[in-house]
Amino acid sequence: MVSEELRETALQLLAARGYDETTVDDIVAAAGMSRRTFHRYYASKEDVVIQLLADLGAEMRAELGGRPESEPPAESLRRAVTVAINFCAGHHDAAKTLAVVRLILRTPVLHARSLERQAGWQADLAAVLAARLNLPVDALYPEVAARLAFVALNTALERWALTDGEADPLELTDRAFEMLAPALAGQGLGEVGG
Amino acid sequence: MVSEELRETALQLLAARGYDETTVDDIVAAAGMSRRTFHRYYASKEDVVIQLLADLGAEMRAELGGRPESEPPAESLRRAVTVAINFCAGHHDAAKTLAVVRLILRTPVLHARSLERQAGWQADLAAVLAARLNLPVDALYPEVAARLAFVALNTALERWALTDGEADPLELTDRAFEMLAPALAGQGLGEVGG
DNA sequence: GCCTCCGATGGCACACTGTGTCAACGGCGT
DNA sequence: ACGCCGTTGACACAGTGTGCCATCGGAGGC
Repeated sequence: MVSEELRETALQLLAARGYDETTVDDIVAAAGMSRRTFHRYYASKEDVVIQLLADLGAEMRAELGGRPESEPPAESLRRAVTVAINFCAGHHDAAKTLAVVRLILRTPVLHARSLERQAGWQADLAAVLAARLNLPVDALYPEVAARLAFVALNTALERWALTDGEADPLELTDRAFEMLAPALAGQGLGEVGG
Repeated sequence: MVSEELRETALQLLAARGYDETTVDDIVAAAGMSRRTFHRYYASKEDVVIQLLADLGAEMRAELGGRPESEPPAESLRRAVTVAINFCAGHHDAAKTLAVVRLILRTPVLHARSLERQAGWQADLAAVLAARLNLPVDALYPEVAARLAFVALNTALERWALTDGEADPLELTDRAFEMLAPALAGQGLGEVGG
């Protein structure tokens, strides 16, 4: 597949030379293709990296939506985050994913983009929660709870990347969720939940 | 001041026509200057908007650092976030700031950039907390707690912008912090605090 | 008063990104 | 063999951001 070879070449060069120091022309030259072809598969240089996480949001949303309604939101959210962690750290080749995560975290443009992606996913999760629990429209709980899930996710992922994959991301996630549990259990100070 | 006139013209055009639909050439033409001069004051089109929040991080950091060490972290963080809220909603002309916040939230590039800025501030606050409480090096509390502050801030700001400034951002912040209080009080499940 | 120095500005050229348009190539079935 | 169609590459263009240099104008020294 052309897009895969392009992505492979890109990731290798970006990780080796650094993001800003690598031009799209460098990438397509190394892959033996034209810049026009590159942009047929990837909207921008950022996209080659960010698109790797494309399905992550949908998977988290699906996991959250698939959890039983009777389950406490804290547990449903923890499962959704676990899906993300497994996607990153357990999927196929953890070392490769680690390299990508580190590239994103150390490259401001990529970090910015990935955070914005997360903001979209967070809104999705909040919508699922809001539909499940029927709270007053002005309740902050769904939005805050969804954000807390990403607090746990990002804390775990950053620590994982910072320790070169030494720390166990699932254990980190669980520790973070233990800490957040009381806030997630509150459901906005006595408002009625599902 | 040249930079101020440039910024004023830019904000007006960006808010009116939209970010992507406005070129730097449009801005400098409206301000009667050259593109070269624009880039002497602002590194990029994003910068004209994002630079408005430049001092926010430092102010939050200063407020947090200035709180008494004996104060519970939850309260210190709430004060730091209050500084940010007042900066946005109470500073001078709330309507103008509201327009900027809305512009940022509805423009992906700007939203991404502002989130990345926040990530930096969050790390700063976490460092302050880590220095204050002496926890084990692998403790997640400082990092998580600092993130929670921004969860509250963003939830309040987005709700504020979404309601066209109707909702009181300070009240929203307090409600969010009430919800997060139990997690912030925990200090990582029995680890010793300052 | 004139000259020099210096900061601010503008013009130009350049590298890079991203998009639209079109021509060329190559497999495929008829 | 022919035409069809999807893939590719070539070119041109708009937009961004930077380096370099010429220019202008004011402040201060002579």
